[in-house]
Amino acid sequence: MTLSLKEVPLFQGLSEGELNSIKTCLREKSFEKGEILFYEGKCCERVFIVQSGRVKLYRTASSGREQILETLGPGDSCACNPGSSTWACASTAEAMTPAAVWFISRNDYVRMVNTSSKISHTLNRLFAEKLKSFGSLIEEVSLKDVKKRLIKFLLDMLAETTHKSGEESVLLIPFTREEIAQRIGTARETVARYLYQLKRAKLIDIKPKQIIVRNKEGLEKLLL
Amino acid sequence: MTLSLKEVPLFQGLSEGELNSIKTCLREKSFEKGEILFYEGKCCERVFIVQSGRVKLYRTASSGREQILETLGPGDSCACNPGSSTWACASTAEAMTPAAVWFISRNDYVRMVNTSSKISHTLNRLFAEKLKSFGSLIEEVSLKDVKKRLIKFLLDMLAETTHKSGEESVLLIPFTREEIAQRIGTARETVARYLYQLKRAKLIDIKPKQIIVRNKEGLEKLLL
DNA sequence: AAAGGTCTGTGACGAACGTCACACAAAGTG
DNA sequence: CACTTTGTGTGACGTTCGTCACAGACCTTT
Repeated sequence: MTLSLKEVPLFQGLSEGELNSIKTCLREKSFEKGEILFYEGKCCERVFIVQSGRVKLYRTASSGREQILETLGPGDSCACNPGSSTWACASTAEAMTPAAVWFISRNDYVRMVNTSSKISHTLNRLFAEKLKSFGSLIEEVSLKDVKKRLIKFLLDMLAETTHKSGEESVLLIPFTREEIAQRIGTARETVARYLYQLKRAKLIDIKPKQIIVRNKEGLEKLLL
Repeated sequence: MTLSLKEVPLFQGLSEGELNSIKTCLREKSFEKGEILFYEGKCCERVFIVQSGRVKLYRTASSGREQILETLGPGDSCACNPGSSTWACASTAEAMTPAAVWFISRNDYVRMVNTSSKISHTLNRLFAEKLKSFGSLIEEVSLKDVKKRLIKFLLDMLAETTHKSGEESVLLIPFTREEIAQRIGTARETVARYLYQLKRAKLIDIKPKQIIVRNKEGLEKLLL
């Protein structure tokens, strides 16, 4: 039930011995929904890996609006910078659901990355992947209108959690409208409006905790 | 005059011997202003390091509008992903000025990163820095209005190239309005308008190829 | 100097979308 | 079960900003 270290992408390919020595550096901690793991701008004294639940990393504007940079699920780690002199956190981390995480102190983390070239390479790959998805987010927020961003979001979610049921794809959305809005960079109301526009166009159906994609191809057409 | 390998951040801290063996992998190439180094989506067969000039990495929307993700100057490298299975370029690279670059083939690059743990660590740091600045760009484009983005851009440029002349800060802008617009995610005309608004507010002066910041503190106040 | 490009300012206009307002549904809590 | 809290839909409204249009300004090239 609990996540094994072997399943953590950051530790992929390590020997049992290495995993065991890593285990000694880990400390567990649980968070309620809405609790903050760390604040943007504060000195970042430790790194964490999500064991269960979901954590969002976001930035806040002076207006109060928030933009989610990424959300982390089981196995994902907050990719702090192992070599930087300034360890200010670039974003705020908040539990979206009740969540359990492993913490690693900054010193242990640095030592870990420096001693294991395997981890260093994995980290490079993870960073590069994040860089790519950040690049996509920049493109979307800057160049695409809200409707396209929303559709893209639905299709991305669909690709992650494929629960096919016949022709239709049932999509369990573990996010509120507010959270969707924060992810695609818009306002709560706008999400609701476009969602209903898509419903009227018979492309999706809306049920309490889920969205049913009736016509995936139809949605994809709207992205062009 | 030409950039030495020692000055390339990616190769920081390497021995002469290592630098020499790297040198054998490099091939030089020059580009005219406006020439494309590689296209978004195409398979990325090689990595490059800027020797001189300036290169922009950007994404294009179907509408034709472009968003610059980053610009690279002498010493900067295009941070491709050494471990990824899919090597599709995430952006288009275009020379903003006449530019000379070193190319490294994909295979040589992968070998280089895998054999040198020093390079691997440096790459981690560079990735992390880019991740941070990408995060900032996401925040800005999504949460801040154009005026603030423009002011932030001016102040950033100022921090990079400080040419003080008495009280005022003379800022040589090597970008056209169009390029500024592409960087901060807006339209050419909007940049011109806000620039003149700032001029009317006596915060800056506009001369043919330069912008003079008359009141840095005044600009910073407008960011809050 | 004329002629052609590229870069720039400015006006006018409309669409997209953020904000405020409220009503209602759902879900937790006593 | 009331009662509060949280999430949700929808209308009305105003602002921001992207687009189209055009006129100068500047820089090359002949």
